[in-house]
Amino acid sequence: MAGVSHSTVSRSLNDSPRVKASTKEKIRAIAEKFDFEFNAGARSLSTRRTGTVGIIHPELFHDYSGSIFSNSLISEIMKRLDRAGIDSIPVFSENRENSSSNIRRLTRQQKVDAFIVVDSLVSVEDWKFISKFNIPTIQLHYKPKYTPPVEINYIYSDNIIGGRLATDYLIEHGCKTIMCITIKSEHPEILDRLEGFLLSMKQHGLDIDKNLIFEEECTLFNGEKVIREYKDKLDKIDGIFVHADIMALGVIKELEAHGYRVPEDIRVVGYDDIELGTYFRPKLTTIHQPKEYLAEKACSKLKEIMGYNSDTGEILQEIVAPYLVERES
Amino acid sequence: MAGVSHSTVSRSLNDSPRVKASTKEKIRAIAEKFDFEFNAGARSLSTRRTGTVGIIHPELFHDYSGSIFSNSLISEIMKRLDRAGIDSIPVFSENRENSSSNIRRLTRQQKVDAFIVVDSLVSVEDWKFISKFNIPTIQLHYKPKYTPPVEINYIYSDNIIGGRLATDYLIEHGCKTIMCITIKSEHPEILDRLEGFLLSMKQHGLDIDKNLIFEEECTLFNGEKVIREYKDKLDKIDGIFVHADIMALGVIKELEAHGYRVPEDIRVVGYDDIELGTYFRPKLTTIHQPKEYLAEKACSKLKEIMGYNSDTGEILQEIVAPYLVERES
DNA sequence: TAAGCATATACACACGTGTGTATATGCCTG
DNA sequence: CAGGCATATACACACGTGTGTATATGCTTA
Repeated sequence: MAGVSHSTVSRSLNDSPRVKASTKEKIRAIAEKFDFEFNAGARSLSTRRTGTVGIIHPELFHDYSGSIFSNSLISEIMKRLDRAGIDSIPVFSENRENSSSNIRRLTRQQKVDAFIVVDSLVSVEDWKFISKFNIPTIQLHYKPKYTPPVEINYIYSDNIIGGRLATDYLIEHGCKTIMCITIKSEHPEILDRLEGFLLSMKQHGLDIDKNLIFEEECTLFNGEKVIREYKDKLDKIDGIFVHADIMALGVIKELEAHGYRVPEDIRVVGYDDIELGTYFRPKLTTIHQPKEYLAEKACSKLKEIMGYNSDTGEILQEIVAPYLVERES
Repeated sequence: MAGVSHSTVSRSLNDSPRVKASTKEKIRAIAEKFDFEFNAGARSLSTRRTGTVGIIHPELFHDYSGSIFSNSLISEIMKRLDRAGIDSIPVFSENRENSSSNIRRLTRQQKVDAFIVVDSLVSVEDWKFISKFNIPTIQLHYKPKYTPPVEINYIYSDNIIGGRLATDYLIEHGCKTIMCITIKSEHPEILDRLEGFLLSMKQHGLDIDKNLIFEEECTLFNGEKVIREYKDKLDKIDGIFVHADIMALGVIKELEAHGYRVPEDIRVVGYDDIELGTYFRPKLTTIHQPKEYLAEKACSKLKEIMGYNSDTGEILQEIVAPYLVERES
């Protein structure tokens, strides 16, 4: 239609200096008028680039479970990618043993340029697979349990520090006998929160009572359950560190149902700083993880990798510190 | 490596009858050993198929707002697609006026085989755009506000019926003066819920007091807010129909804070049947929308369209009825 | 005025796959 | 034993884009 060869069209729309400005303009106008854009498949065949990234998460968008925080983090990421014109394909990694998993399929089919891994339990086999195909990867939010065979980009927040901050806060506000409700999970960051708790207790010279450490699947209901089952001995404790806000809400609810005031009788600190925690009274005191920062860093590194930003060539390896948000609990 | 031409490889892995069984087997073994799979870009170039679907939603995965239900619905969809080996690309449709939106980009680039639209506010221009490029579409969960220029597949639940069911229930349980808290939103299904409310009231011969109809953005906090601002007149009412569970939770919380018992003094019915509603006491009575059914129907139609199932050729046009779940509120 | 040079565009090949057509192989039958 | 037929595989082109190389055009300068 413009009376030029397809290569000139290609160069025009890709803004090559080898095409005269007036020609470019003419071609662009025609392309816009007819809603022409390069075919993604053909382009990826020729350039080895897809403009698509896979986002690996064990259990995507399950509402009201322990994955609330990682979901909102993924949401942040997707929004940013969406705005940058990068497409994201969510990949469920529940099915660990399956060697024909979608992680591997996407890799083999070369359907994504990179992976963002929001999952700490990717197997060594899967890591090897991904690295064999040279797909760049950013480990986000979680610390990997199984060490990848090659150096990868990562950014996550330090859960040991988080555990310490929460416990330090309780102790500094006069708590002497602290219950700890942790999460039944293989994810190592949960163990880190517990480790932070133990470290802080030791450092302050407090005894650790194993009977005060509970482990439950992460739901609001299980927060209630722990308190209900412990209700006859609640007088003994004066602080609770709950490893997830959603459980902490259940804990507070049940404490109040048994006549205990929060924070006057028993102080409660949660973890994650989910939005819901600010809707209830007392507002939840909790550990905040810098969601926007994590998302922003991961996305800008990703853009580098995918050729949208200029590549600094530096590998991203950062562990960020969470901080405590003091509210009312 | 197998000593055959690439066309024989193609036919073998695509299970064509034109290749000898033993040859197929040999080629498959080699492919598996070397983790070979066809390049997605090349394949889509040749077949005009991508194996990818775009999922359009105005505000993806925003936690604890009014989109909880649609998020969990999308989650259901993605899980099913993931298991079928179909990749999904979430597309945010917040930016309505932007003609260079990602909806259009994906369409122009021919990067998806179909769209699932979980959004009632897609513009006529965007509909025209999608249909111009012949991208099959399934409208899901929401009723479109702007009529698409061509017949499309749809499945959603009837919000007028839902509104009636909720109101009928309140009236049949003795409520005479019913407050209605609706959602500030352009989405037509919200108006439908209100219409159902009005219809039921009229049918039972009850007066409609405009001062008892409140409209708020859908957050838990705003549920509390309405009650707090109305607290001096709460004696007048005996039932509340809240158009979203998350607000209803705030409503109940605040009612109890002012000394009203639910359901003895004031009955409350919500909408959506979110998981969180079962964690609080009294457990929320609410309108259930058949999430799994919607997801399953949409996915199986999608598979037909994309050539995974045999195509019945029938257009999917179904409006399903929600039902009331009686719990404790 | 013709040679030299810079600039703008066309040509041709490559990317990896699917598929219609042609060819090679092997078997059966008259 | 040759011809015919069925079966198995190779060949070649198309899909749409990017890019190195060749060519055409226009301008400058000796």
